[in-house]
Amino acid sequence: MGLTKTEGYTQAQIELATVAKVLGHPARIAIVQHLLEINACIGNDLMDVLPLSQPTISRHLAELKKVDIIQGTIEGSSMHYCINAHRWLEIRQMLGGLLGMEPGEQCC
Amino acid sequence: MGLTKTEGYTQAQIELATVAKVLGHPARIAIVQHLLEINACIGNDLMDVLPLSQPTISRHLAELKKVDIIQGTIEGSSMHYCINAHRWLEIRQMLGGLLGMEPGEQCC
DNA sequence: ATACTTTATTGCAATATTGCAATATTAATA
DNA sequence: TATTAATATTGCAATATTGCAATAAAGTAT
Repeated sequence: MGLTKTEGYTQAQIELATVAKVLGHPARIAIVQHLLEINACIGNDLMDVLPLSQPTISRHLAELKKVDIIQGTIEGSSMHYCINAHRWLEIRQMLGGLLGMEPGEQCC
Repeated sequence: MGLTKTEGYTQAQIELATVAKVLGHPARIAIVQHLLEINACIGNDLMDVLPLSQPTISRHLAELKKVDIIQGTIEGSSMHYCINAHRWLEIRQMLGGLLGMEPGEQCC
């Protein structure tokens, strides 16, 4: 089907999975890392960072924007994208909550 | 194409994205959480936890096993699945490294 | 006004993902 | 041996994802 069922899960589980899924592509990881590193706003500079065409980069940016990892403002004829700081902390909490759980003793 | 390009990224970026992608489904989040919570091994009990059929659960387990988040041993005619503790700490480091980066001041 | 720059959108084509029913497999049990 | 139990695999069908070329849209500059 290609369609993920959503009934039967908690809202938190769906939210976690949605964010993880968006981070589940090397281009989007690279974009997020780049934004965090330079700590600034960018537009088309990403063409120099990623091995992808402009339309494809635009789509990855849209994915990141959809879950609010990044935000953008129009600046004349170009865009300013940056990490949504508040959301980033929220995601750190969410994913950190999962990652922080202790695996305990191996049993198999 | 549906095919993710891999040239042009670091190995770390690909590894991170691969793990995040596997976690990018509510069923797999639920499985991992369940395993971490009960801190034990399971087999088909997951049928009571997830709103999915047995074959579909089996496939999600296979996805998790592919990136070593879980491991399984054959126990008679059933399976014992549990979190791969060592790998879990590794993933915590990896994802934690990304999440730990500070977003800094908002600029757009 | 025309050309240029920058980003977004559309329209494919190829591949991947998700789900279930049906079936296979393997071990335990009667 | 025949039957049951527990998982895995196969074979679809439907939808999603990824990528690029072509085009659109909107501001800037000449």
